[in-house]
Parts: sequence; C-alpha cells; structure tokens
Amino acid sequence: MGTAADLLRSAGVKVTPGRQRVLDALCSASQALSHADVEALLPDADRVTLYRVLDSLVACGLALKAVDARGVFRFSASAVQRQHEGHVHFRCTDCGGVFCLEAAPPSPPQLPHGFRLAEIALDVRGTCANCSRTG
Amino acid sequence: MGTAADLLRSAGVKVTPGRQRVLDALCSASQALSHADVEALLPDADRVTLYRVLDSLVACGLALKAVDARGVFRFSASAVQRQHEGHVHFRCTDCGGVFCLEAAPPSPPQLPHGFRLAEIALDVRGTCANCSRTG
DNA sequence: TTGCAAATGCAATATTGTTGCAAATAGCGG
DNA sequence: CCGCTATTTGCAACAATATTGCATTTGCAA
Repeated sequence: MGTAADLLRSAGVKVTPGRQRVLDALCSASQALSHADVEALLPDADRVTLYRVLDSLVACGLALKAVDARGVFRFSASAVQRQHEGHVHFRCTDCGGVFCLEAAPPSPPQLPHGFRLAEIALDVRGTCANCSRTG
Repeated sequence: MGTAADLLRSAGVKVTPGRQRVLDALCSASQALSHADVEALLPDADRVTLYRVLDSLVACGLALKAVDARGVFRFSASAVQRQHEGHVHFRCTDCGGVFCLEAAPPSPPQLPHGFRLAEIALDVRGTCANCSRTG
C-alpha cells in the first residue's frame, strides 16, 4: 500500500520518523510546501534536519523541488505531482500550486527536420484564485 | 531615440547615473542578470542602492524580475525580453539548447473564476537535430 | 535659484539556506 | 536478540541573498 514508510522503503532509503512525517505532510498538502510551511506543521523538528530530510526526499525521487515567485524553495510529493502529467495545468507563480484545466491538450507543432518530439506541455502561469485574493 | 536616459524619462522616473548605468547593463546583457552580476559590472555602486535601482526599474516597467532555479532574482530589460514574447520554444533534453519554432502561439484556455493569467507557454521537449544524430 | 520629493549611502537586520561535527539510530549480519 | 556501521539527527556557526531605518544628497520643476 502507499503509506509513507512503504514509499520510503521502495525508494531505497532508511525509514525514519522525520521522513515519514515530512512525506505525509507533502502527500496530504494541497499545494507545494516551503521549508517554513513544513516547519510550522512539524514544530518539534529541527530546522536543519528538515532541510536535509526534504533534500533526501528529492534525491530519492519521492519529492520535487521548485522555486516560487519570492525565490523560496517549495517541495511537493512526486506522487501527487504525477497526477497532473499530460494534463493542461495552471501553475500559480505565488504559491507554486498546480491546477488542472478543462482544456484540450495542445497539438504538436511542425518541427524542423531532424528534431524528435518527446513531450509537449501547455504551461499556463499566473496567480490562482486564493493568491489573487490574499496577494 | 533609445538611450537609457530617454527610456527613463519616458517611463516617468528621475534620471540618475545609477539608473542609467544599470539600465544600460540590462539592455546590453545577453541574459537576465542577478544582483551579483550587476554588482560585478558596476563595482563602484552601493549594494543596497543597486537593489533599489533594480526594483525601481521593475516598478516603472523598464525591467522584469524573475527567479532562477537557485532562487535568486534575475532582472532583464523589458524591451529585450519582449523579443521572445509569444514564441513557441523547443527545449532539447540532451544539450539543454532552446530553439524558437515557427508555430502559432497557443490560445489561452478557459480559466476557473478568480484565476489570473500572467503567461502562457507551449513547452516542447525532445532532442534537437544535432543531438538526435549523435545520440 | 530654491524647495522638496525622490534617490543614495551606510549600518543594521531579516530571511533563507548550508556546513561541520558529535551524538543517536535504522537496518543489517550474526 | 545483539552489536556493528553507515546514515541520520541535533546543535551551533556560518553564508548568501534581500530588506529596513535614517541621515545626506540630488534631480528637477516652479
């Protein structure tokens, strides 16, 4: 099943309480979390340990690391992020959240000779409803 | 004409030596410059003044502020940036090169209520002609 | 030329992220 | 179950990037 411990085991890293709690937080979050967000959710954890736990989750492929509009790193669970693969999505430049849009996937454009297409993504950026209101 | 002083005047801000030099640097740069980059180009300028000059150029619309992958702010002259506006880009996953495609820019999809659109980009990934041959 | 709002320079401070090192611990072999 | 070892954790110090406060200077318009 998909408990945090199982995910960690199958990713080949040691199962520690810190990693389980952080991964749980990322998985149940509705948007990418900054280090400060995680720290607020897990007040007992050490600052530096959190940075290292987050980086270790990225290193083993369980989390993704991105940068938000303020230049702050944000982390999201890869499993959650993968739900949006192939969708047309809206990326909030403020909070880093990703939202699926009800839109037809883009059709591949004409490529110059010799170019090989691997992936095509329509990337729509802006501020989501929540950030527009509070920003 | 398009001197830095003229651009500043028509943007409605005071023409100061610092702003002229920074705007010149941004206009002649081939990529977006970080604060540290600008500081290296203008070693006599005060660190804090540079931050404020850069922000003032953004505020009056002459420069754009973005964040790079390391979470560092980068600034570019708006005029330069506009050259690539609306292009469709092909990103080679092998060599990292970016190529402009001759394709119609995508049309914006319907957004949920409250969402604000800032930018829309069709991101096409694959291998370029050169890397396809040698790969 | 003069006055004033805006810009500058400097010092201090905030925020975010990293490094070094000793103590604790997960996972493994016995 | 027991101990060994590499990994992880906690703490302190540090580093990089960005912001704030305030006194002084300067652009520019009347």
